[in-house]
Amino acid sequence: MLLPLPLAGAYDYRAPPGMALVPGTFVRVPLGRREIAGVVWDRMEDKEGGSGEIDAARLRDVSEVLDAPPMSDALRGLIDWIAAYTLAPPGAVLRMAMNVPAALEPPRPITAYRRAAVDPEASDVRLTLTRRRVLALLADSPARPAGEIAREAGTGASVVKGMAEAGLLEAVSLKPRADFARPDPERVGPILSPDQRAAGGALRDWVAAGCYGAILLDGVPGAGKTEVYFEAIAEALRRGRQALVLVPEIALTAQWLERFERRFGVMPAVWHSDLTQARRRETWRAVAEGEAAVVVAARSGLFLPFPDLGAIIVDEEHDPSFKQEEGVIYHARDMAVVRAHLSAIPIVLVSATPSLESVANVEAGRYDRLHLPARHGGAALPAISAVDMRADPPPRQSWLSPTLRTALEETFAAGEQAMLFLNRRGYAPLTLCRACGHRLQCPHCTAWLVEHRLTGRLMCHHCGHDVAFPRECPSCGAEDSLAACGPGVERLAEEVAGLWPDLRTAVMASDTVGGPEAAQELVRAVRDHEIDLLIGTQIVAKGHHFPMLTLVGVVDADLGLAGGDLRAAERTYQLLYQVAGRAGREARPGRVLLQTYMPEHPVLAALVSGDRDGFVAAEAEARRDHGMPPFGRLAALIVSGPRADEVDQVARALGRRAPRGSGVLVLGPAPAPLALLRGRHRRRLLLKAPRGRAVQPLLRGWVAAVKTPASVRVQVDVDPYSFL
DNA sequence: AGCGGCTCCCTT
DNA sequence: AGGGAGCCGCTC
Repeated sequence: MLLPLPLAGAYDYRAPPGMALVPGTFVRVPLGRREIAGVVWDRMEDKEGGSGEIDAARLRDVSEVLDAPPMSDALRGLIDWIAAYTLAPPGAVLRMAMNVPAALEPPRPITAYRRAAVDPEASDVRLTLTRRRVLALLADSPARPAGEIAREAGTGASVVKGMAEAGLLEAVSLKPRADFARPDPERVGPILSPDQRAAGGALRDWVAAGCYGAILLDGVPGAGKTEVYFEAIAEALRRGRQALVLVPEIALTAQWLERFERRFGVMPAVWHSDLTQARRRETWRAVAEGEAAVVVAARSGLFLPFPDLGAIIVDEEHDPSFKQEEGVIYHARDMAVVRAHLSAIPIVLVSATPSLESVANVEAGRYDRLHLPARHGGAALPAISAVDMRADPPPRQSWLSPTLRTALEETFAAGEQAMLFLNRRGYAPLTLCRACGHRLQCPHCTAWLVEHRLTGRLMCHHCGHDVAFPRECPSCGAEDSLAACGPGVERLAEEVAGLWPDLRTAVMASDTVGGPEAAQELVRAVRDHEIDLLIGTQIVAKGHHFPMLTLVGVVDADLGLAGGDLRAAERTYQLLYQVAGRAGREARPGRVLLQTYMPEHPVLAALVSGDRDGFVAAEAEARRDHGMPPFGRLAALIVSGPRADEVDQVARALGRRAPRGSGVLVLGPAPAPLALLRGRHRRRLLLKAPRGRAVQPLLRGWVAAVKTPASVRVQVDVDPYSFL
């Protein structure tokens, strides 16, 4: 029995006589003095060896079988696989698959109300105006929930309940209604180009074959990759199977959902961490019962209990947010490939800027590749050029070079739209005291506090520490001495407002859009040209289609290139290429200006020349030379705790016990770049090994060899993406 | 993850 | 002696 707790392994229970249990059955079992839900993992008689088994006298009975379809072999296999790969306790992985406590409770019927079979006029209840409105509303409508009735009748739910007590209305139980209509694969979608048809046909064949295969769908932004992989989904639907689409950030898929609806007639099910409890439950159950046929999900959707998955799509497969950095540390794209393998189904990895990992897998013959070379409808790719900030500097305390200003003016004069991209939230990333030089730092993290002028606060973007902007320097007490250093999107908006006071400008950052609806509204306003200039962080980089947007200005193209991050160049290329792809998506040609102090840098040179493949090849060669991923393997240990001395002690002990030999190399311990994060001191060790080497046995022995006090945590990050 | 059991130290 | 806060270890 596997329980959704970070225990070392599965626990044994006895099935009471007559209770039918198969692997995958959801059950409730006693644990200590409480009861919790778990999953039958394997049968006693199937387990090999008698050793390690628990004393029969301690076995307890399974309490009950829960009303949910059993978890598929493929999902159980995936959970075991991820646990073994990431060194997480299997129960911790299972928890991600059953993080919907209410889903296993018997469905709570919804109480609804309809008119009772009495003549209201004849009753002795006084018929107030409100009550009459309620009765009129229900005159010839089916039973409805009290909240709904109250809202439409302009009253409170208590009035409805009161009427039921008085006998005017009758309460009935409704089965919670599920609105997961099946998408229709036979609807006529948009007309596809020959390239799209060919690629779509290939995907259809993969799904029809019903066997494992990984396909990289690679095509420039605007080439219509989405419509192509819709054909894979359509084929899964035709075969009565389900499909899963993983996307990096769910909040901004309104346009994606519209495209889906246009193709399939209905909305797909949506899965992400911000769903309400009730919605979560409904969706989880609808997936488990096979009713939700297509799910678009953030990375946690990987653990949904599909009984019959027919295809997986990972859109924007290069996106770093697929890497979960907390708790069980896993890469959703890679684990999706594992799930596809275990389910014997195809998986489509989609990107305009594929990860080096996927490119290497294509080259090694492990993945197939489908290529869409041109934009759909013949729109040209935008012309990208670099603005050398050394030769063309902006005025003091300003961040837009004369070249970019001119380009913006030309764009507005032509009645077109522009976007300024700066991947920095807030007003200024650093505040310092002009009197004493003090820099305002987070008390819990190795990070500067970011000024947010709109809210008048200083915030730490790592831990959420949030204080009012001080009137005087906290160090020397000088008044009015605090100076903002560097720009964030808010400050950029200020500069723009000074230059063009009448311009319709909007700022879009994760902290300025108040939720998915507001974001959707803003996107609509931009699309309908109610906005001339959109200033945004990376949330504007992907997925949007703005027909009148013809100029993209990247305010600081060098921003991601600093620091020794393994993937800094790759990531910056991907992000800037993605942002550039927002320009000129329809008839009007687009242009992109990259402000940089190092136009000769390979990333910028490749963006300007459009030589993506050359850049990727050079980057791959450098990685190969250094034995770095995807040609070598990395694993990181992160040692953290509230006390620096204890953390150091454990880190040094790990350093002494480092595995060595046969191409294995351990670097560190070293203070993490974020040496203090949320009040915890952090040290890192990095293990490097040849690609063919399984690092898990090494890591397991290594971590087990060092005793750690309870306050110190050693996290294992296999295939690290973040080196903070 | 809970939950009990334990220690430690402060209160009275 | 009484008793609450933090730490540890166990749960089939």
